[in-house]
Amino acid sequence: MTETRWLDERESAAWRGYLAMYTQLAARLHREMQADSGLSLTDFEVLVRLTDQDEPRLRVGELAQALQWEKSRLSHHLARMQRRGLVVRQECPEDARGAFIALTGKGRTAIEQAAPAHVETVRDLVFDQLTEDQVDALAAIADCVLDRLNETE
Amino acid sequence: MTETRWLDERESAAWRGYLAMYTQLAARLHREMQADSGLSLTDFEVLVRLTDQDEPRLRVGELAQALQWEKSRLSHHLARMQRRGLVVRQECPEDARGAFIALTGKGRTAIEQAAPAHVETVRDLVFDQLTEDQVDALAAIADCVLDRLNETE
DNA sequence: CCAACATAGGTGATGCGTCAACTATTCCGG
DNA sequence: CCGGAATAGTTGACGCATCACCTATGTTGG
Repeated sequence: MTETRWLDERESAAWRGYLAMYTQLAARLHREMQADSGLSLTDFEVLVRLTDQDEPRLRVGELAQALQWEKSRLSHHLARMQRRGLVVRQECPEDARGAFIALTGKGRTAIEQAAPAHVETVRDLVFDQLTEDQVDALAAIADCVLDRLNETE
Repeated sequence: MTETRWLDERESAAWRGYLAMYTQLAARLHREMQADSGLSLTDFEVLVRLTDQDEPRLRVGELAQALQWEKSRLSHHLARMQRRGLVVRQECPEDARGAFIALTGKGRTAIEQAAPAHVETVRDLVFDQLTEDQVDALAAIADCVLDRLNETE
């Protein structure tokens, strides 16, 4: 057991800032989306994936992979979204174990209405506050950290 | 309703990177802490606040404020932590409505054991991957965004 | 062809976060 | 000193995330 390399003043300031930023930013984005379209951020994510496709219909597994979600989490979430009429499950002829998930009209309307407001909020809270250099720095930082995350599983 | 100012390529890359980073980083930090000390990140936060004090005993309200948590969330969480023997509730003589929260020996041991490993993980995943300039940039970015968050409530 | 295994996906239990409502106490104006 | 408002904290219901397990179907080697 070697000595713990504690964070120095600078690192610790950056870390506290990062934690505070992401906590508050996530909470705010969630609140705003909930307020003006009744969707949660996770509903939104799911709907985005379904909309991104040419076919508005995806296998559950593909959706899980695209979202990087556990299949069980997705399954539960889809059940709730289906209950609210945002998506429907459809049988899959080629593989009877599988299922397709399709957007409903209501789901499509919901995301088309939510997206502009969401982007506007992100722009207002984040990108309008940052210089171009900072935007690039943020992307670079994310890349470094993500590389390390993948490197170590 | 004016035109939506969508994100350009650069912004959108930064945003995707940020989202991926924080999602994966949070998940990883959580998993590691859970694995090597049985604490969740939120348990850890609570214990840190209790340890930071001179007196290892805080009013629930003070704790809520320090953590920036809703009192109800904190109340639920403390109930679970108490059940696991990490903290105890104590009566408050000066104000019979109130309660003190104190660290137990088990709670103290838990955080003392968890902290070094946690810092080591943060260092490995984040600070060892970044240059000094990037660390400062991250802090600056967080400040800008946090300022805007506070400005707009 | 069939037994063993893999794969797609769902289920139930439990912990967590939020909201609204509630209880018990304290404070404060008259 | 008393009645109403404010405050401290808890509770219950519900949506969400995770874990372990389950079912049904498909695949494959013998």
